Amino acid sequence: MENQGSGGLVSDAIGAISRHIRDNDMMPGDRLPSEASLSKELNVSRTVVREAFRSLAAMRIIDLATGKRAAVAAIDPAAMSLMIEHGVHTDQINVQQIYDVRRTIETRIVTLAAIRRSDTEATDLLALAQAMGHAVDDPARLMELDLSFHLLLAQASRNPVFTLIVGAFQGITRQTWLIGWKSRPTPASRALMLATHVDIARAVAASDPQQAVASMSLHFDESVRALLTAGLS
Amino acid sequence: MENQGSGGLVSDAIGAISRHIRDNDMMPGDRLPSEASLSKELNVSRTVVREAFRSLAAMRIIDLATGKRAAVAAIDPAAMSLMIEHGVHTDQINVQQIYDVRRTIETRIVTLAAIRRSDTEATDLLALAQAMGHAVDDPARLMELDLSFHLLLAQASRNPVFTLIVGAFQGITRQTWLIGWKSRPTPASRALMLATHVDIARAVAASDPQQAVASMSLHFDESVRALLTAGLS
DNA sequence: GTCGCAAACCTGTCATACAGGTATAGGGGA
DNA sequence: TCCCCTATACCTGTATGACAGGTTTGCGAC
Repeated sequence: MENQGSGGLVSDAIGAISRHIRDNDMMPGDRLPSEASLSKELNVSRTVVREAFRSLAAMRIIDLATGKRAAVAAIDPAAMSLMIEHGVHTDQINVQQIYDVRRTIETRIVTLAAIRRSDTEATDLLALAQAMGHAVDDPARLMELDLSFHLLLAQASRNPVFTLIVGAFQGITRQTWLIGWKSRPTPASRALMLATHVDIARAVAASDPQQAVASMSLHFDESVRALLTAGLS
Repeated sequence: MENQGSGGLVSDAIGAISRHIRDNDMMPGDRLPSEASLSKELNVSRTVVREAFRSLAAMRIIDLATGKRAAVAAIDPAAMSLMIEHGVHTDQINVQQIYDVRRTIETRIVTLAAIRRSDTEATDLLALAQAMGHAVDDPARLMELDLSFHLLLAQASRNPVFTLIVGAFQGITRQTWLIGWKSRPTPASRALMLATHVDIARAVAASDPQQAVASMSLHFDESVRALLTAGLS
């Protein structure tokens, strides 16, 4: 039935499955046909359908699980995160460039968050910032709290695309965060970094976008300075 | 040899191949081992290696081609573009949210471009903006010129992450651009949209970041208004 | 009507086979 | 000696069949 898509049978199958999702207005959680039935419908072997499924799963467009049928997936930054990591490891992207993008994005995020945050988010944000202060001696935990803080901030912006992009940077951040932390060796420099997070949380809680932007700006000035000190190209 | 990765043999293989790329400092264009040799090295069937390859290829981390060995890929927004399209089609993202992100990103891009653009880019940008003026009666061509304009602008920012993100939005933009265009029915509204692009190009060519930001801001005000007129949620 | 179990279904992995594209070594010609 | 060209070995794309193990479903017993 299908035979036009030039890119090979697997590409065609990927297209057909994507179209199937779109044309049937499938929503996250909805289940796709089985490999066998798709293979019959598209006149290709199960091998081809499986490779198409794997491709879509790699992009987090569908979820695969043993025994269960493939399901439409919710948006997820994991795949983007891997792509960014790959770009950095192959010297196509450097960490400073990521920080410039993060600063741009998160400056907007913090403005939106100050306006649109829920009360729960305001509370949680403050709690995270304060928990960071109690984890100064546990860098691994501190890093995760930092990541959660920025992710929650993104969620408070009420724009899932911002959340997606912030999430996409978390993979590479996990691999470089410690370098930045080590380049803040004095208690004073570390306290400054922690205080900045509290300032951001307070400004968001106070629904004060301008103060929030100012604090976020300080945060990135300080982070980029730490990165440069560490010599991270 | 490997047996710990819980997520199944294919996930393990993906991890092993990624690690192989990283540990050997492979650069875009470098070729990976053949499926057969990897399958022997990892003690899995060729099926598993192939599915791992397909997954990495879906994320544009490697390139596959018939007969040739897999190669490390250059960074490419195509995969992200598909993910964004999926998010929109499944109502997890709406077009206005994308425009808010684009405005944020492109405001920064235009600042950087005004500072860092090469002379060739300045010339090409102006040429594109003017070509748009000559394509008013050919929406499909006009759209492609518009997309190229914004992509070239991103390249002129000298930050590949911005280029990547702008590229990631092009897929969904191709599917919604015409709607926005149709909601600018009068010659005056259309002329305004075209003039704005020329203004941006001129400001970048003049290395005037402030004027460039002002024009870009106008461009997005106008675009979002058009989108709202069209009722795009 | 509900609980539990067995059968049907589905995915994960393997082995094998073959068609067709790619790369390479080695021979033939200049 | 050097270059071109071809035969061959290598590699990927696709198909088929098989089986282990997880999941769903429907039937039967209580």
